[in-house]
Amino acid sequence: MSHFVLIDGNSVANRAFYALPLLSTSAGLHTNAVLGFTTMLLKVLEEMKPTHIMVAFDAGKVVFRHTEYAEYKGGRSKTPPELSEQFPLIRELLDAFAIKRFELEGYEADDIIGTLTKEADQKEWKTTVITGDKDMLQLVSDHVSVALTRKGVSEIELYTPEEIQEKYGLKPLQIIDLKGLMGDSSDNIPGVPGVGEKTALKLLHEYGSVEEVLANVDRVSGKKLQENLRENVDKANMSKALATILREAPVELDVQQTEFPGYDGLALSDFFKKMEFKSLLSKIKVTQDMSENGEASEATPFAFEIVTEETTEKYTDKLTTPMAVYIEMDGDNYHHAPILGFGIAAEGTTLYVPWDVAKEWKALGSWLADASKEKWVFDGKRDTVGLAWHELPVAGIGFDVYLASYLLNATESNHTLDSIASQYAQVRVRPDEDVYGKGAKRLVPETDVLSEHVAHKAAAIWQSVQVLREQLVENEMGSLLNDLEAPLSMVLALMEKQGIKVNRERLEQMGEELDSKLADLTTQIYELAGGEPFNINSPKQLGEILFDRLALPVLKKTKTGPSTSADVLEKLAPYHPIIDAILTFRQLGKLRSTYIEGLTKEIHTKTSKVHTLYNQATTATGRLSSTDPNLQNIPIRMEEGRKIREAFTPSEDGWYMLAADYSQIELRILAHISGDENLIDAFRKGMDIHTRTAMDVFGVSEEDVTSLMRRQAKAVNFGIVYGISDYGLSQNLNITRKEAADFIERYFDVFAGVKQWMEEIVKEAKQDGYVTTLLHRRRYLPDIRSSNFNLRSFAERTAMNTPIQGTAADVIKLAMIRMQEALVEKGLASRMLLQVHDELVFEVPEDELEIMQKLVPEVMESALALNVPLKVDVNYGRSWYEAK
DNA sequence: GTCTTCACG
DNA sequence: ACGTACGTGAAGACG
Repeated sequence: MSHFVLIDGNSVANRAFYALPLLSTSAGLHTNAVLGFTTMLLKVLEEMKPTHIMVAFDAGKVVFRHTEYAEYKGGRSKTPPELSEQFPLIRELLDAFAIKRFELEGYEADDIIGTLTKEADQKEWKTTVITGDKDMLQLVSDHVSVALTRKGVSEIELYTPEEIQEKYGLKPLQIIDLKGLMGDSSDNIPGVPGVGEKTALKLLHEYGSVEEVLANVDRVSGKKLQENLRENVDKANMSKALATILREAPVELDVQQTEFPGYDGLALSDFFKKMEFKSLLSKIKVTQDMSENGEASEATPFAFEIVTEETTEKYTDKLTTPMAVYIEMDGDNYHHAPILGFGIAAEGTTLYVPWDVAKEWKALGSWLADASKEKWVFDGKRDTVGLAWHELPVAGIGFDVYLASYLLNATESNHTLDSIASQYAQVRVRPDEDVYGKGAKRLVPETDVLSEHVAHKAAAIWQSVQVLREQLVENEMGSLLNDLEAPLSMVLALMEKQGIKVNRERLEQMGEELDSKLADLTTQIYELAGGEPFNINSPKQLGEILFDRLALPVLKKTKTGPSTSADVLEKLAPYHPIIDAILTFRQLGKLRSTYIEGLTKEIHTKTSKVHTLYNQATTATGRLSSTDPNLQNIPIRMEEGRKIREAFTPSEDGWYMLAADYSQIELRILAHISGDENLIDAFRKGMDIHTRTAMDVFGVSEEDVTSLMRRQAKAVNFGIVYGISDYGLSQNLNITRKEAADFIERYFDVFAGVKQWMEEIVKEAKQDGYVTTLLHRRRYLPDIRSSNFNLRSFAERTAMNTPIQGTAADVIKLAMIRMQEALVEKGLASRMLLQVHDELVFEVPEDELEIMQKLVPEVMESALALNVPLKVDVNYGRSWYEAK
């Protein structure tokens, strides 16, 4: 059966360009759009198995649309040179694939595709159009589907007439009417003012088309809407015309010419080599083997050797420098996971050492501990802690591909070795899930499978380092890795292995008190609800009680029903006494399940400590996160919850807990990077920043700042750090949007430097596609130029927030490295235990209290010199609770 | 697995 | 007109 695939070349290239980091070859040629395009093509060929395929491109000025509307596409920003230069490469790519490409002077890709799909439709061919442009949905028919690219180009969403009906309630051709009414800012199609997607859909569901809407304008509800429609009849008609894809372009391509017999693996591999797509090279070999017409290349078995108890001596000389080493463990939590074996690789050597052999091999132990023997690793913290539980020290970690991969793309969450290998190495690593199985079926495989898997991992590390190093240097993040993240990972390893003591009895006692309170509340809630028991923890069942039986008003909805979140319930409290009981029940229930039961489960039976895992490669901003247990969200705001901290105590008798936190670090960083004179002045004078903000925004003297004014000023300051919007502020303060907008305007009048910086950082993000912190940490913002308002707005707020939050993360990370150095240098017994974003927690012997109270703030405040002082508050006590 | 809620900075 | 504050992780419900 035939399958005709048509690709909108410009649209796909654009999406690929903005979705991927700006990669380039060693010669400096940018390749991210080419790579994205290639990935998409390979995926399409594999999944759709087209018999005919072609790619259409825009060419020249769009003649026929321009004549009708001079502004057409006027609002579209110019194609950046980094993308333009990739179009010739994409053409080369298509030639290498032997895929027909087509362009027609004066026409857009849309029109070429529109014309060809019409032809295919008449022939009743199964046809698929691939594009990122929603307009193309108008081409959908019984034979033609449109696949929209998602998440850049890595995923596609297939639309048939049924799916369009389901999503919009429209026939495919009505997509044109939709655009005619709502317009499209990215193509500068005006539409009717005041009509967005919601209104347009409502009108079309009622009247069916732009023409019918206009003919029945008297019956349309809403005076303003009627007026807008009457005054913009021409605009509506013209917009519809602009949105209509031409289906009779003078295309001289016969569909038969697009027949696709399969690609030429040789031509393609040459091209991939030129582009330095190392990972793709191995992929096409496999495909080639499977296709009948490709020249089957002999699959060379991957060569590695298994070291046995008897042969260790023979391999001792192979332990050189540098080498890649990977430690395979059975499970994710390396505080408990049994070690299965080592993979070790360098040029010409790949070894697998089973754990039973490794732990007895003295030379291997010395090699691991020898700082002069450089090791390249994947997640050195994991290796260090995992081996520390077996009293095996590790030193000389020279490169960590996990951290490097994270820095190169912090928003990508999948920094597994298989994905790193596919991007940066030639050898392929199977996903762990494939090797072990998942869920209940998880099983450690036989030695031959396991050893090959681990050997591949070590080889992948070995092969990835050079490319990763080059890309880091190119993105100016070499020092960020070598001087910050890598040393930090070793500090974190110490903290995780050290652990923090938790008093189980104290928690159990609190748990019993909670149990009895919760039992009382449960009875009380059932009675208030009419006597019938129900599951209070189920938002669904609770919603039925509140909104059906008690007929309370629905203030907010979620996707699945009325919202019962705390902010909604607080507003409902005056209506019914059950609400307060539910809020208390939720609060105490959370304490019991997450902080009493959850935390107790994580206490190590031998040490009475909890050993968290700090994830150093998770967040988009550069912060750490903490899991198993999460020690970065232990309650503090409410007194009942705060008591949990009484259970966190020193691990040695007579010692103290000491906590040190940065005061207003994010606003101080904002003062520094924005250079706002007013904000700088406030911090240099050591003022309370929220009071100062209230004084400036409300125009009153310090004595006249009321607590309400200070509270509102504080919310504005938070909003500023988050990338302010009037809507967000209004939600937070429970005020109208107009009032929130006034606050913001007044804030920007007084802090004009902040306003200017915010505008500039967004502009910079639009230009570069990313933002950076003071230490060059980078975050890509693929949506920053999206035509979708929501996506774009979100990216803009992120552009404002990330340099602030990310620089704060840089600062405390630097402080942690310096702090650990200071502890060692001064021979102190005190230990750093926790990091909570702007706070460090230590356990301190009594005779070091004095020096630590001085040393900790000194080190933290001098971590990075800004043009405002950094300020640190220190407290200590017999538990974390008392260190306040 | 996904959704909702809620704990923290 | 659009419809959110920025960044996380854990637990429970539900399909």
